[in-house]
Amino acid sequence: MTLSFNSLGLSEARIRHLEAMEFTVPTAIQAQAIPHLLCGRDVVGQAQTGTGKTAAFALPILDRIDVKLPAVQALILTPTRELAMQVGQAIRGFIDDRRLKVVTIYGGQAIDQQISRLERGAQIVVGTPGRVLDLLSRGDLKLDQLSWMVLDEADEMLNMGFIQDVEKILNQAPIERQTAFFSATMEPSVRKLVTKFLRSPITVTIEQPKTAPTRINQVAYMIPRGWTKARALQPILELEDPEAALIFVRTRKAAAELTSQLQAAGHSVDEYHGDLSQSQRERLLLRFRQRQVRWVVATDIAARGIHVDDLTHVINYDLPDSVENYVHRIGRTGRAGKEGTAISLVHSLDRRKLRDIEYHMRQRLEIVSIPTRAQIEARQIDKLQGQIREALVGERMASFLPIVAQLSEEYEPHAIAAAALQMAYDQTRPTWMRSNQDHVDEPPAYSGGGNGGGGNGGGSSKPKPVKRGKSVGSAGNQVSPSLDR
DNA sequence: AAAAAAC
Repeated sequence: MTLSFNSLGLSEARIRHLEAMEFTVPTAIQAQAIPHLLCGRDVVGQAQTGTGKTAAFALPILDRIDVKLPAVQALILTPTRELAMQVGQAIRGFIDDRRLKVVTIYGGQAIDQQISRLERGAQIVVGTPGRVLDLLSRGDLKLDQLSWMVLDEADEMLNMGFIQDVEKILNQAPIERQTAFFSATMEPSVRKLVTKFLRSPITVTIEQPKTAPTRINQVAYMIPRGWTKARALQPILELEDPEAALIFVRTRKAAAELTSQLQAAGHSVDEYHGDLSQSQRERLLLRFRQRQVRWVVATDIAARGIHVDDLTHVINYDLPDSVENYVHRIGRTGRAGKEGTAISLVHSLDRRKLRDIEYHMRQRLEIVSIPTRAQIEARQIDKLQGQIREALVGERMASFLPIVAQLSEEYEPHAIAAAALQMAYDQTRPTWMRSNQDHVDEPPAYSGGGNGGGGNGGGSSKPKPVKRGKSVGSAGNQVSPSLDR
């Protein structure tokens, strides 16, 4: 049976607004948490990443909030500034009443603007603990009218480093309030803390708590002994050729270093961590979301909640410190029903961590070894062939025919096509690979350029004729002879 | 031990 928002107890106006946004079917966490929240119960909500937890707590709050009362009635805390921004934006998207205001408050930004927005009267505040406490002590934020308190990424908020601030904030909120904790993960030791802050909470758990969405293809690359991760990463990136990837490292320093290395190799990549200024952080996220940067090297600042459309890969260059963070990191991909790939680089010293992850995920990771040059080239040629087939049936191809006509006065059509392919193939490889072979561990069989030769043996066959129009199936993995090993 | 979070 398919549930609708109608049966959850939300108001007609809310449902009409949701339908206008093309939200018609609630997710499991929404279907189960919303009725309890509407009844006034405290809730602990646990569901996989990317299953609409924000709406699960925001919709009932919006339904019950007093729009005529210009006082803060709901406070939502998040562990990072960008997450606060994102949650604030999401809630604004659910609002159709101009009287209702959401203010986002976090550090690293001018406080005056945030104060004046609060003064103009906001019913909902989303923020990070430090700045919330700051504004509370200045008296610019008052919680005396607070009815709802939500911890997003609750287990992280109850961790050392956050718990003290969170406790201070909770202590300044009225006892007569509704509290909700939401996260994809909830370690048993953390779960015990929950009873300290919630009153007879209902726990809503969707599916097996520790498992990741199945549409995420999880792979572990074993690093050969004596190899550095940096050396192993290069061929992996070449094979996967990720369109949009988040590469996780353990420290800020490592993020800066790996970014420089990848940039020097000609990749479109930038760094994201707490050493950057707030404006740098926000600008980077914007560029990443707009596809102006293909890859981002980040610390666990990006592990939780951050949403980037169609992220194709999450790469654990360093394995995370906790299994929980593994779940959150890989949850950045495979969102909204899309597929995603999660790659972990595993050194022999990391074997134990890998076992822990597999145990907690209740599933094995696919173990693969570092791709060879031949595998990389085969994959690249495969991709090129696919692109050619697409171009052959596309509309724009016709506009290039005059060029072919002109060139065929001097050259054979096959030669023209092959030269065009060579150009296209070179485009798929980073610049340093074409010119300077020093960095290559395993030199490519086909030594760059168009100087003919290069083939080290390998039964070189007669050039295959280039097919006109649609091809026959069997051409599958056939590699163009000049590129053959 | 590191990361995040206030000035």
